[in-house]
Amino acid sequence: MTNNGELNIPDIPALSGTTTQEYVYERLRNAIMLGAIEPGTSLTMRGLAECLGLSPTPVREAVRRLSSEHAIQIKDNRRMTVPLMTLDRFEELVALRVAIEVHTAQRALPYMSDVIIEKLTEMDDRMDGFVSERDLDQLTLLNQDFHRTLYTVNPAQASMPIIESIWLQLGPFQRQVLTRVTEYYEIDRHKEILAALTTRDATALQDAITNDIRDGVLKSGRSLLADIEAA
Amino acid sequence: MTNNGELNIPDIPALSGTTTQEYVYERLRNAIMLGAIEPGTSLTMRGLAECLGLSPTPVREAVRRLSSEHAIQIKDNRRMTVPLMTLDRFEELVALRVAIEVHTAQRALPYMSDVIIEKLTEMDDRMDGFVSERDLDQLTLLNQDFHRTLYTVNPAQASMPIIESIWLQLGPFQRQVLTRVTEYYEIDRHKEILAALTTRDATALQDAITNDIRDGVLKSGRSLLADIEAA
DNA sequence: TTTTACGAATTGTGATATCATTTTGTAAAT
DNA sequence: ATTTACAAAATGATATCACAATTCGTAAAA
Repeated sequence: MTNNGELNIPDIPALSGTTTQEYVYERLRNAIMLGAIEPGTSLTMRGLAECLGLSPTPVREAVRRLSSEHAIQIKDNRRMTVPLMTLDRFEELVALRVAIEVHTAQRALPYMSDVIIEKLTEMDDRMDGFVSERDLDQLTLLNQDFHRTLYTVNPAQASMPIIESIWLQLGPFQRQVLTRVTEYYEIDRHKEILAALTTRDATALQDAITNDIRDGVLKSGRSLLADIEAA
Repeated sequence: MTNNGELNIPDIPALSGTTTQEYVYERLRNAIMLGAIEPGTSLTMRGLAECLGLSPTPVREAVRRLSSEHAIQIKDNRRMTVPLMTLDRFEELVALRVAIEVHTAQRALPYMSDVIIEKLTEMDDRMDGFVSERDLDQLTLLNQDFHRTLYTVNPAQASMPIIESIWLQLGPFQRQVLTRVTEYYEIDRHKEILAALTTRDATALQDAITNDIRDGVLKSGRSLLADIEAA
């Protein structure tokens, strides 16, 4: 076996009435997103299957879906890894996130209601709590929930799956950045987003979303990657 | 068995050195994109497997990848279909296409070279031929090649897979539209794109890409869907 | 003619078996 | 010490098997 011995995939509540394949997919996805699988670590189908106590069949299906989303890279030497980030790729992904999320927020704006704004405000308050507790997992998940709630007010929206896939590609690296950043101090751009939503101001919303994404970990990410790639 | 008897999945050249699963994926993808599988038709895993002369295992993996990309809808009654288009969804997908492709084109512009422009011009000329021959399959494929070639000049670009997935979601319906449109007359927006590339004019490029996508089948698509949903 | 009931056939899912290929561990040779 | 050689172990891929759940066809009942 490979180094799967050290592998620890956080468990998640077994969603009832669904398939094993779906469960594996969700669990691996969660693990990748939260950085529980260090990028670069060698994985094998059978290793994962054994680690999860399952046969290789559902594992392979889940892994292939994840590799279709570029969350897992299947190499030619019968190994798979969560891909390591590069500076160029990082810049592209962040720019893409801005483009798509701004577009999606604009399209959600006409469907915005006071009830939803209230709900978003509530989420933002809860996030403040996690920031002070330095609970990165809960912070990440709730931040995603905030954005997801905003975008899916538009019932016909088709971009949410795409946005999720970009989050998944950025997730592991963001986590690497966050754990290296001692001073985690986020200017709260969510307040700006909420203000723009309240006044139904499309331009202000565009700026707020852009700032929120860029502020996140762009600068720290850049400097970390510059260091890595200089070596 | 279901109505798989009438099912005809166009064959594609067997890509050597690859897996059966990958071959099935490419073949189904091609069939969906070109409208060979009528949206709404009931499909089963085993039916497809038998139709392709394979065991269900690689078929299931390919189908699941396609369903992750929303190209196939897995229903709860043990059937799958290529999803039918709705007006709302159509509007969303086209708007999303514009947003992402404009963004990607902008990011490709700095990498543009005369050699590539020459290659794109050549492709556009070949497309003119297919237009007059009314060869929809070749036209669709070459049009995609044109856009793909443009966007992938940026070597670090991360949006191509996303764009491909949107094409795949629009493909079946676009085909339905095209076959119903007797007068297929496309104002050649590619020439505008080429002009904008030559002068390295970002704003003109934005407009040209937008027009190209909107002109495609947006109006015909809208009216067809309005008719369908009125019934 | 329409509805209901029920057994046979079909289906999706996941575990297992098999096979060719690749990797890995070890020892001999340089 | 480093490289080379090679057998043993492990891996990915696909077909097949087993099973529970669902669908479908047919016939009885209304």
